[in-house]
Amino acid sequence: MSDISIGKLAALSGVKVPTIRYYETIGMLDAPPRSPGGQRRYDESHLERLRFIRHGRDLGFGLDDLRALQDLSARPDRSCEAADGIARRQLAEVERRIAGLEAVRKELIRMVERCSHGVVDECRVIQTLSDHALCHGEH
Amino acid sequence: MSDISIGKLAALSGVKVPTIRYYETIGMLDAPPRSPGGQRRYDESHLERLRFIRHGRDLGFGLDDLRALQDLSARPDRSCEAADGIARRQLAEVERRIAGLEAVRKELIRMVERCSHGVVDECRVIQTLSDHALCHGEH
DNA sequence: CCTAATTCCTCTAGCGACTGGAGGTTCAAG
DNA sequence: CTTGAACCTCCAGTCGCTAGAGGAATTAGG
Repeated sequence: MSDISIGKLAALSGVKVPTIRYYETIGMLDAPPRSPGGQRRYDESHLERLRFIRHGRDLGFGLDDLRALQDLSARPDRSCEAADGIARRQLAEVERRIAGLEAVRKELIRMVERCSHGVVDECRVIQTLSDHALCHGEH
Repeated sequence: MSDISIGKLAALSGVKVPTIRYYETIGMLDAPPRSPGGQRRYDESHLERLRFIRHGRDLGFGLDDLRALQDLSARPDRSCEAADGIARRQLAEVERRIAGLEAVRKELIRMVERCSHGVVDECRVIQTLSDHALCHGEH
């Protein structure tokens, strides 16, 4: 099952065509062989790699982290400490972001609930933005 | 309390100096008068506006939304429906992001907990990234 | 009043991770 | 063999900043 065109690879991986080419230019994905006319022809290994990247991106990993994880998976005999560390860092980062967004969410709810639906002059939304002192928590 | 230099304005507002200049170039903040030597001299109104922007940014609003909200606050007699709508949209977006990050968080916890701290070949972190089927939820 | 340190100026380029368009070529189905 | 879809490269734009070079203005101390 070789000879996959870039369009098919996109459909199989869920990664858009221009993004696949972008990954090639930045060295995230090996440049595949070309057809006689110069078009990219992928195989299963590219599909696998691309799915790895896609999955990692969905989990919020940066491309640099994925490069590192990729390199690690190519050395199956090494300790997985490094991989574990990257994942733990990512988890901490995600939790930090959730906490921040929760604070923001509370503040937005307060803003929206107190809006009197009158004129701008009495609008809580605008007032709250103008004066941080009206907020409860800090964000 | 006029004649605020850009550095003081930065200190007072919590917005960095290059960011203030950037806001001026994209029309988020009015260009202030200049000193004889050509340096920017701000006043209280700039500080107020900048705090408004900063607060809005902290709450995750885009600059376009803040421009719209700014325009609304300049017309205090208008209905605040538009402002309310923008805030509600932002709230919905924040809740969407939180939900996404919660799913990611669960998946990362599963990954990290199942890591056997052995070699890469048996590492759950790498395995999970390689094979989406090992995941519980969809993200 | 003079000097030295600090702050300010403009301009340009870069970040991350793509996304889109123009203008042209190749491929695959009928 | 024709036609239309998919492909190619190159360049520019997105968002919201951030950083650096190279030079001018300001301010605090002596």
